[in-house]
Amino acid sequence: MAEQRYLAALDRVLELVVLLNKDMTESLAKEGLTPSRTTLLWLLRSSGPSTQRALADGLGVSARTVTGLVDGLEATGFVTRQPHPTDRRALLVSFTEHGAAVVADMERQQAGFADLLFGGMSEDRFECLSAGLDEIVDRLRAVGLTTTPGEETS
Amino acid sequence: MAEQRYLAALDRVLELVVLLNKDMTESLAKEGLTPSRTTLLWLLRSSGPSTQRALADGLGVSARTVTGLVDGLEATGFVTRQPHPTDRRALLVSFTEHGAAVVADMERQQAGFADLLFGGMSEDRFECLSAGLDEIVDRLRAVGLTTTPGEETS
DNA sequence: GCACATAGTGAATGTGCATCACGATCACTG
DNA sequence: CAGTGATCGTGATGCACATTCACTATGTGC
Repeated sequence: MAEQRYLAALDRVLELVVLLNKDMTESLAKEGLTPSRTTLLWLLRSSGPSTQRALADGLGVSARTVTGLVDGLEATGFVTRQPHPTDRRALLVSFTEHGAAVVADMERQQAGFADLLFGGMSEDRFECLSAGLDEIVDRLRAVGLTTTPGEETS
Repeated sequence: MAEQRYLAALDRVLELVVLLNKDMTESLAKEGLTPSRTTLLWLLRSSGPSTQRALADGLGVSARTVTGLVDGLEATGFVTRQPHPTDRRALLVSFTEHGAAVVADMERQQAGFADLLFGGMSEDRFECLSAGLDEIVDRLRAVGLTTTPGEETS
């Protein structure tokens, strides 16, 4: 059923996965960040100041884990914990100036990376590649895979 | 410099990375395997019985890490350690019958997965997608990223 | 005002990975 | 045939992550 070229293409995709993971992880480490902490930072950027509970849900991870991640990020000066204005149980996690600067820089790096991957690619090639990626992602979603772990399907 | 659509495409790729990681990890877990242990199994399949040193180099991890991975795989009956025929320092890691069967099954699953991703895709679409992926991987390699961590470039 | 849910954390576990120190070998060289 | 140095695997440790369980301090609904 599965053809040879499909397997070859899958190999390519898998290799891409490995390569990307490696690159991101390494460049992150140079800023004194670990993958998980960075993911949290990234989420914080798109969510704005959040409670740890919200971060835990957004990351698809337990509350306890977030406590640890924020501990680290706080100790290294990326974020701060502040009392929640209305809920005295909760804490609001926000960027420090340094944290915000680093995240902004990461965004710039990401743009550069996108340029490295696709820059100067022929119009046709890019268009088709992009559409192909869309289709693959769609197919995965159709089978029940989601980026946000969230709820049970069973 | 980096255009909007490039960023969008990168997002798609990153999402694909996350999705793939998730799917593989989960289906692996059901067999009682972790990602690292599975990677070792996979390498072992293409290398044949190997010393732990060889596995460590192939995986790009420390020798100590392989000790731990093999410990786990041995305890759960996937592989066995046997004395090396000529080098009394070394140990040869080989599949048990069960281990070999599981890996063979994973290969079948992989084929099915490839079919899920690409099966029934229009000829043009697939051709172009495949070529695009090739180009991206090539570009990454050109910048110094390699699947086999191996040697220092600096 | 009381019962129950919720936010965050301490303690204990488990996995993956690394480095350092070591014992056992191998391999080469004088 | 030493003697030296590299190599194989592993014990001891330590760090990053992630989990579950137990517990405190708070919210909330009736």
